[in-house]
Amino acid sequence: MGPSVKDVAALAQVSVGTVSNVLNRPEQVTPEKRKRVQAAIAQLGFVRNESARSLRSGSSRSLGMLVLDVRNPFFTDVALGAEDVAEEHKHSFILANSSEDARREQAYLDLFEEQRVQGILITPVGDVLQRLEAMQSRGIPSVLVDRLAGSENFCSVSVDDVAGGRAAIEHLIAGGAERPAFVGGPFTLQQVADRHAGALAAAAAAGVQLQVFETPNLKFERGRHVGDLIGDLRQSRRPDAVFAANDQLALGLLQSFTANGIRVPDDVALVGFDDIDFATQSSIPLSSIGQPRQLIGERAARLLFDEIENPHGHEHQQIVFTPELVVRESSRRPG
Amino acid sequence: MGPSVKDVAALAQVSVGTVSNVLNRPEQVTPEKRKRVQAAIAQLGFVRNESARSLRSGSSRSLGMLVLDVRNPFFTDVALGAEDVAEEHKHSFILANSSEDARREQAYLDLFEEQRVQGILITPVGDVLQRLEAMQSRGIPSVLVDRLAGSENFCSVSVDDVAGGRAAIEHLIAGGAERPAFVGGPFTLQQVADRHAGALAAAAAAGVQLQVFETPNLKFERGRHVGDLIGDLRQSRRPDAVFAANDQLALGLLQSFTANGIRVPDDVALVGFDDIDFATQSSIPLSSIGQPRQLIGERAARLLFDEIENPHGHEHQQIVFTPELVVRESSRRPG
DNA sequence: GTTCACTATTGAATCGATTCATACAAGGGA
DNA sequence: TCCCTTGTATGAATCGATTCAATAGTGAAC
Repeated sequence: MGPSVKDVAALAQVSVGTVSNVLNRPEQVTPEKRKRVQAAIAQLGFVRNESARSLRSGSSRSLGMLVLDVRNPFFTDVALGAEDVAEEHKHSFILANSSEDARREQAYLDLFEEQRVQGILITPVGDVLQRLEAMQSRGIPSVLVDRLAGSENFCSVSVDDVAGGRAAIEHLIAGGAERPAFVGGPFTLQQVADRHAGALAAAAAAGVQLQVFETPNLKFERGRHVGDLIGDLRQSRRPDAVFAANDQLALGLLQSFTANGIRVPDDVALVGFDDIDFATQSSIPLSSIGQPRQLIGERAARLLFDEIENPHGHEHQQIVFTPELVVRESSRRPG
Repeated sequence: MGPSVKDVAALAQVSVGTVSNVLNRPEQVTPEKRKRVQAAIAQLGFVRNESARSLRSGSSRSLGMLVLDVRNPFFTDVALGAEDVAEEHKHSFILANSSEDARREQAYLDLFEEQRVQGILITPVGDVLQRLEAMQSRGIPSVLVDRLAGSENFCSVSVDDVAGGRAAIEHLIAGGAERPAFVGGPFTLQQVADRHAGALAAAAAAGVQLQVFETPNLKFERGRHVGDLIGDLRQSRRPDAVFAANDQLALGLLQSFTANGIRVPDDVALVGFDDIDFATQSSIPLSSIGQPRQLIGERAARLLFDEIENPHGHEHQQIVFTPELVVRESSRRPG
């Protein structure tokens, strides 16, 4: 097809070895020949064939990242952070989307293996740890993202959801809440269970009862639904503060409250989780527990490169970020 | 490193050619040998080396997609649609992000060339059409996404922004607006210019004056800023309906109006553009002009595969979708 | 029994960049 | 002058899957 190193070599009247040197170790080549080769490359429109390079070297200069859901801004932000690091290391970055489907997850892992990626960043869906260990032993390491590695065999970067839940409820109680509530589910999701556990602990420490509204998922509609339920409660039994397990839910609650004339934060204070962009942008800006999303991706990628570049000296680490409360209108109270 | 076809062939006691046949044309191999080879593959944990395959065949089974901004839900949705089609064709899908930076765009095109992707889906930032034509002539076709191909040399899939702008203003006027306004900018962005042109045409057709508030970008903060300006106007000069060039701006306007006690839609009706998820989810659900995002990606990918599979018979097409108005609370009026 | 048609299998050649042992040249020191 | 070092350049061998011309094997037809 296109021109190859041979063609370049012929035109520049040097050997293929010299062309390769110009491409990879230009300082080892006489300026004069270097110029000749570069001129030939430009003239022919030569583009290095990455397949040939990686066939010879045994691995492609690329990272694979497999996320649960590209439509979720959390993951795109994490990916952005990781991509920057990959670029620093002159690696290409393949972003794939398992859509929370274990079959797709397997298919993409197959693909990554065939492509001989140098390493993988993954938010696991199915039961893939064994497979990841096998791949690791074949020289393809991985780092778990947004999930604490149960095993000692991986690095992971995650967030302390218990601390986040605790901070939310402490903040609401400090603002005067006497009947706080938690909204979220299902509790089979580790994140939800942890956030709930933190909330419960904070309430208990303050000697306050925590109402719980369990939801089947974390979507907007569920939030609106629970908001309607709360709106129907007698004033005396109605929570005066709500911590929602994520911002989508919180926005649903907010929409319902607004529609039903329940004032936020005066009647009900509200805190979400994730601090997505739209938390700032809702008509009443939403307080939320923020996670350092880009930083999560960045640290994960750095850990991965550490393992890639130094497979034996490398020690697995579990990085756990503590999320931070961002206070906005929805929970700001005079008291 | 890992086992190769040779190792598999040795273990299964067949030739490498037969192993290759099992992998690529299993029906041409005797069931007995096929089983032996498959057993050997399983036993050795053989994984096909994609680099070797594509070196031999001259191209990798993959598509590249280069978007303006992965953080924008519009593009992730388009990407999702395209990815599905790529998966159908058993191609892998490399999603890259130019972040509206012409230098990054060039770098990723370099990468795609080196990887010998079979085709490219791109939302161009800089002045890349010439380069894309050159790549096309070297056998790597591309399809322009969200941008009408100026030249006849490409397929493109885009949206009729003029029609969208027209629909927005027609709807507002039909709802009783007498002093409609357009908010958006910069007009150097084709999309913005088109939406504005449509709005202007509709207003003229109805014999109504259109106020214009030009903004330096399409971000939330700008919307809030213009919202504050509008709030400061005397009642008699204040627009009674606003069409914002995208939903981010519209949400900014909405937040400002809410904060300043301007009722939506009673005092000011509001329509955005893009119909992002959060349009439904704001406290007052936002009317918006919706684009078939996944479908855009899907059609673009199909055009690309048509050109890949049939480079000579292929005829370039410009697909233009007409966007649709979705009416919600923010512009619903008794009249 | 010979020829023809057809299928299943083989293995050397191939893709293109990189590597590395080897060769060569130029200069410095003795 | 000879030897050694240092700096460059060379090109055959290599990575692993695929291809394809050649060959072996099978059975049908005459």
